[in-house]
Amino acid sequence: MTKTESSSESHLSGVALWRRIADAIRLDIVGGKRQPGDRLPGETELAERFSANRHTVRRALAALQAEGVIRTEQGRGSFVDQARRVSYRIGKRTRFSENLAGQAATISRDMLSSRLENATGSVAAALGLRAGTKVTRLETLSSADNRPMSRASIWLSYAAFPDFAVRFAENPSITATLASYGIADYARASTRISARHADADETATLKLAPGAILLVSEAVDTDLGGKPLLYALSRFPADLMELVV
Amino acid sequence: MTKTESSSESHLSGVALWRRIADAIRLDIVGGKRQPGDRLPGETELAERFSANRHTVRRALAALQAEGVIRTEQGRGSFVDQARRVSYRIGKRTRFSENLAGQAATISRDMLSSRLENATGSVAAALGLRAGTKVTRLETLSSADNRPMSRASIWLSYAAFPDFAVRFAENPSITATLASYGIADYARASTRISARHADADETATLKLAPGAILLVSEAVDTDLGGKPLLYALSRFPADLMELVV
DNA sequence: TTATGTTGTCTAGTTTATTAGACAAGTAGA
DNA sequence: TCTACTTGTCTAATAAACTAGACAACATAA
Repeated sequence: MTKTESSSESHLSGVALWRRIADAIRLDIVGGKRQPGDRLPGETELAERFSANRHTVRRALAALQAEGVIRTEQGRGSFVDQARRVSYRIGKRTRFSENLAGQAATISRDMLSSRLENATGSVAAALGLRAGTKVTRLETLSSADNRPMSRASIWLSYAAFPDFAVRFAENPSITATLASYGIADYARASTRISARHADADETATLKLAPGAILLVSEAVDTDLGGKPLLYALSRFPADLMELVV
Repeated sequence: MTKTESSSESHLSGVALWRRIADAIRLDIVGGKRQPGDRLPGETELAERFSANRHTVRRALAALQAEGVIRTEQGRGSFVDQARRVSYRIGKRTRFSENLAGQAATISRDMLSSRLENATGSVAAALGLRAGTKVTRLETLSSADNRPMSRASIWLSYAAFPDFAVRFAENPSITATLASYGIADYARASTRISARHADADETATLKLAPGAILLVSEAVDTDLGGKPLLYALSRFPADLMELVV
């Protein structure tokens, strides 16, 4: 009756055992319990610890190696090859590039695409516009040290900021682009944070292991008078980043 | 060569197709795109939309029904059976019970266990204590309308708050218990937010579908002078809750 | 060199996941 | 009632995940 007891969990979870093992090991590394250069326990010991076969453990280790989290050497063992999570600070003044300064050598934010669309429910509500109003939508990808760190969708009123996409292409940051419209300063009004699995598109652009978890931030930035300027939906790989309030 | 193209994704992901489908449907519901009472598309149409077999879709729907997210009726279809996500507000004054008031009828925080232990690295650092100092550790489970909503571990200095666990059992909340020590008010100093899969223990106590995603909050509360009072590691089901900064 | 412990690579068998098709059983409207 | 559409339940076949065991290849230190 209980012949296949150990595998009954995976039957209910829908998440393969090798992936749960990889997640557990990555969590230790990215959470700081294991330092870069540390040697992991041997495959046989890991197999015992997770009540799994050595082949299953090997598959988990192979996935972690493909992600660049560890490095495996024949005859020696597996070694931690990545530092701990990067912190992204959220506050009144939240600026992407200032935020990661000091945690990475090079920081960039590239525009993947832009288009004009009609504001729908959540976008219109966030920007305080009537549904159907024209808004500019930007799709951006931010990287630190050439590692994709954030995939964001940004909406702004087209009437208030005509040709924002064009100007953004000529400016180094959102802050600088807003300044070109006479917005000297702006503040974060609200941030809503949730988490979910990455979809196929996000997996590709953020160069994630398929099935990875994202932290999702929905933010509204306003001018100093409280008038909404932009609405941003940002997605951060939960393995690489944590949000600090 | 590309005979099994559609299944090659699941090979890389380690997350079963039926679970990815269930996650996608749940995301629509919990994100507000589908309202309670709405009818989902038929199984055949969902199967086409996700490029999967109807049996695979049925398994996803069965999982969602087991979670209480939808309800399926023979001959009629599947219907949304749960409201959208609950918001948990994080700010200077973050109090669990005040936070969810208005979003649920009954709110409770139960103590699962308590013990005395020696402060280790992260706990000692957060509380500003030397490693090895005695601290009280509480394990709590919070519920709204009898649905588990948060699993938290809380650490306090034993010297500053002797027998905290005993007093907490006699008081309705952390706030009230701290008041009994003469702490009239306290504030949230920092919050770090990350996300990961639930482990076996968390899956059981929070009554989650195995493989569910958690929002993890690490917070330090201080008195009004900035002296650390407690360190809390809270886990929220990402399907049910979002954090609002 | 030798012994020991490590990772790499095979073969083989079982269980689970996914697909495919057919038909039963329930619902709702013409 | 009849028809069309829905979910429920079977059987069957293939692909992927997991387990089990054996042995090769490499690293390290005695």
